[in-house]
Amino acid sequence: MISKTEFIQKLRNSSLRPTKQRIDICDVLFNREKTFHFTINDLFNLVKERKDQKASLATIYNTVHAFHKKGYLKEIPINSNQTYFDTNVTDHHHFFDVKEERLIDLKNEDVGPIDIQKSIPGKKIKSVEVLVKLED
Amino acid sequence: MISKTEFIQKLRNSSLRPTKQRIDICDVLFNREKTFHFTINDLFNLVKERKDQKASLATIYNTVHAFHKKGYLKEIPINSNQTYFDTNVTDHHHFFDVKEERLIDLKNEDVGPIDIQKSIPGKKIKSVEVLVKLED
DNA sequence: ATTCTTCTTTAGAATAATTATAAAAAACTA
DNA sequence: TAGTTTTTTATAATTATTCTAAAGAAGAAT
Ligand SMILES: [Mn+2]
Ligand SMILES: [Mn+2]
Ligand SMILES: [Zn+2]
Ligand SMILES: [Zn+2]
Repeated sequence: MISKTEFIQKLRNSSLRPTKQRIDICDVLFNREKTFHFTINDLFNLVKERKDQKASLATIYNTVHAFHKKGYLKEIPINSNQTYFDTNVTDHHHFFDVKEERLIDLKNEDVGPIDIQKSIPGKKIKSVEVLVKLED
Repeated sequence: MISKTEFIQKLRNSSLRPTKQRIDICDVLFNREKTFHFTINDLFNLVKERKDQKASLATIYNTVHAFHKKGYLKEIPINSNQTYFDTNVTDHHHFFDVKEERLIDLKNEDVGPIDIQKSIPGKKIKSVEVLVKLED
């Protein structure tokens, strides 16, 4: 359970002013047991449900991108019309349940080591991500 | 070099009427040495450049989705605002050059075999795809 | 060939996600 | 407190994609 004060600290350290909206968004995003995969709309609705505070859709977009830029959120490429974000910013892989449109974390040990035996001159590898699509 | 007649045959066999537009799109897409990664807009412009024939944007969308449904094109999930398609419909992986926004095929032998050591009850694996992001 | 039926193309409207704008509000500084 | 900067917000704009419905083309039947 991360306290409000801790969020304020973290925001300040990131040169982001600790506004009510941002603190609330932090609480929704980071006070969780498990990693959280969400779309902008998911987050908007979760924040809206809380009686104490609301944030406009624009603020959700702004904040998610601010957090993403600071490295507190990760963007997940899935074949969908909406962008997914992930509170787990470590390098890891995913199941994607196509029917339920749901992302599930795969630990690195659930997927063997992947070594890429090809290289492109002048380019280096930034990330290696596996997406495993699931069907019924 | 695939002939017009062959495209007509293939379209007919797929219960798609061989229209001028579709034949032209086939020519742009499938008369290539290498696999072709493209967005709807890329294709629209390539077809437009040809003096002999033009196709509306709506037709490009319609045709790409018809071909996709028939299994002649593959959709590639990358973190972008546009959907990418691929004329290589076999199971394979990709490099994605983030700066140049370009996809490059990886052969299966360029990536070791990937075995997923986790399963979700009631679900089976549909596909396993690796996306390797490249930076300078 | 002529007519009929079905499919396809197309322009333009509609939708949906995202980004931009700019004024009011909140946070910070002096 | 007053001044400065950042943030929020409503709203407009943009962009990719899908929908609609009328005109055109293709195929089948006559
Ligand atoms: Mn994850
Ligand atoms: Mn490919
Ligand atoms: Zn972002
Ligand atoms: Zn499709």
